[in-house]
Amino acid sequence: MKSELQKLIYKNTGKKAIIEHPVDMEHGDYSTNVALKTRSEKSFDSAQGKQEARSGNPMELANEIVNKIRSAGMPEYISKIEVVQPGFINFWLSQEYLANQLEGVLKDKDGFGKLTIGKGKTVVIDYSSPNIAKPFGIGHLRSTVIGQAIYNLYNFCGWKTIGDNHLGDWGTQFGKLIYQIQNSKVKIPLQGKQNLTIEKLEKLYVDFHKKVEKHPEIEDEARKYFQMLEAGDKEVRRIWQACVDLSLKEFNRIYDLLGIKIDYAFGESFYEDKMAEVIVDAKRKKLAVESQGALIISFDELNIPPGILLKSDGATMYFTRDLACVLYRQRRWNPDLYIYEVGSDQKLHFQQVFAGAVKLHYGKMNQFVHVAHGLIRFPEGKMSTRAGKTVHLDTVLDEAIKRATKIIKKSSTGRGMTVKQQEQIAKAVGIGAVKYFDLKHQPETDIIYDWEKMFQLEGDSGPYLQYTFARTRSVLNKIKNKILNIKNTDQILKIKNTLNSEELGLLRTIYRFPEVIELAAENYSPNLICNFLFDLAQKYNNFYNIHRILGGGDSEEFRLALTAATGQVLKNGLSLLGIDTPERM
RNA sequence: GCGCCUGUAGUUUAAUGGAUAGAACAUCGGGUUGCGGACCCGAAACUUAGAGGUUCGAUUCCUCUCAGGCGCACCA
Repeated sequence: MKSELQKLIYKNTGKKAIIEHPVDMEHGDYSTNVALKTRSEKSFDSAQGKQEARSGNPMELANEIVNKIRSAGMPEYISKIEVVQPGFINFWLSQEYLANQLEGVLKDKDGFGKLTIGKGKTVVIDYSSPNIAKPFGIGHLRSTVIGQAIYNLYNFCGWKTIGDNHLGDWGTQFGKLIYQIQNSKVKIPLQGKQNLTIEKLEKLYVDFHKKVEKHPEIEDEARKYFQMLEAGDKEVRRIWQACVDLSLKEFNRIYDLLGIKIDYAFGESFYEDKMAEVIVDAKRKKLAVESQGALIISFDELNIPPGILLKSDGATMYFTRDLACVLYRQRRWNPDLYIYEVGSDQKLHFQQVFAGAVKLHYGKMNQFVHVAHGLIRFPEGKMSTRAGKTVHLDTVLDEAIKRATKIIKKSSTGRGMTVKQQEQIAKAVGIGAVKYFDLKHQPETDIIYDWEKMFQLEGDSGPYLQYTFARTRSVLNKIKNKILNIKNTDQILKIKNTLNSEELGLLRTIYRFPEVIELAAENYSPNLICNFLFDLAQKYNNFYNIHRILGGGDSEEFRLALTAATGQVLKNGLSLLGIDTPERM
């Protein structure tokens, strides 16, 4: 509809107009400021020496435009156009049009909101990417949850989506870990039961960094172990593999709990044998130069530090691996877009990788996007694995589920449920709360870690949306035996004739869902979906509180249709966010 | 030191250069056993860190200052 309006304005003014939803619905469904914009253009024109005077008064111009539209015959989807100070043109959609949209929701069901804008295009999304041998921390929740939402969004927009979990399973950090294992009492048995845990691995890593403070020379020892790993030393390799296996088991447990499934998990080690080609290629293209004993690609022209392909000891860097990774993805999928959902502390690194990939002709700059999410910080400072200052995700999820359970037990809505049902719902609700808390923030801003707010079950929260959905289901279940006849919503409207403001408000919100999807995908901002769904749920609950749905007389059928559509949109939106929608809660 | 990012009610935050800066939490006051109270309505609370500038119009763009965060070749 937005594009229709844009065309309409273009036809009558020759301008590409900005069409927006007025913040206040009193100002209509759509609004444009084209008439206001011409004022600055006029001064631009005269600066160019064009004397031709345009009518300088935005109000007059706006009226002129509106008269043109009217005399050409108003499109049937518009019921009213208005010009207001200082020169806005506001449009109201007709009830027939809105009713049609409602029908669309009920007809398209789970497919409502699906777009085709990505048809034929492929996107690779790099997300989650936890580090092996460290517990899944709360810091990686952001990448996982936002990345998955972006994945779902692009998929919904018609893109071919490929998710890759770029596990941190290679690098000097393993040298450190293996050094520490070899120099402690920890044993990795050749076979049989493994008594190593991920917490122990984390402790070893912390121990190493404590030791470094007194004995800086062990850093060199650690680097040697990484060299040995790259050289294929059997024992070192075996220890590494044990750490990887152990970590993957733990990660999969977390992913199961979160309901996340990522298409691929190649990890950094996958590119071990693919880096040589990049290095040769960079040398051949005269991009790789030696500097201070290391092999680098310089980015002087961008005013950023060089990327290091090979350290002076001959070992590779993650810069090298990420370039090999781009090359691999390009060959395998030839994607139109690469999205990296990684923390903002790695901005510079991705600038270097993208610049390097462009120089090597692996892609064009506009194909690479780093969705840099802000960090989760303690009020007193940064989280740090090295210092052992982390929050483990599983403790957070456990607590969330515990709190949801408590509410279910207390609430009357939980009555008549089996213990097993209650457990399932508590899981959906608790995890929904944590995910939503993360997703509702703009990705780029930092989040101050707030133990209480993460579990919020009221107000602007995941459970509020889930609750509203369950409410719509509850109403609809009561009339299961009656067939909901919503084939002709505009006919229902005719019988009803007038809508109250709550009904109209819902109607004027629901149809916007596909626009929100597009905007959220374009801006890599799942939080826009959160905003929209919360607004919709608030409107529905207000409507629900004031008006009877069942037993609503002439209005019953229409209100049922509204209820079904609201539930459907909530469900579609939440599922894009990766949040479950239990029928009851 | 240099570069990038952020600064909005007590707290967490929203707002493609537009209309009275919108919510949630917390606080205070209300809502006939109700189609699910994990809900709804209302009140109080923001000179958008500060100072300039561009613009008909600035939370948004530019400059400076202040505060915080992140990063700055052999970690990832």
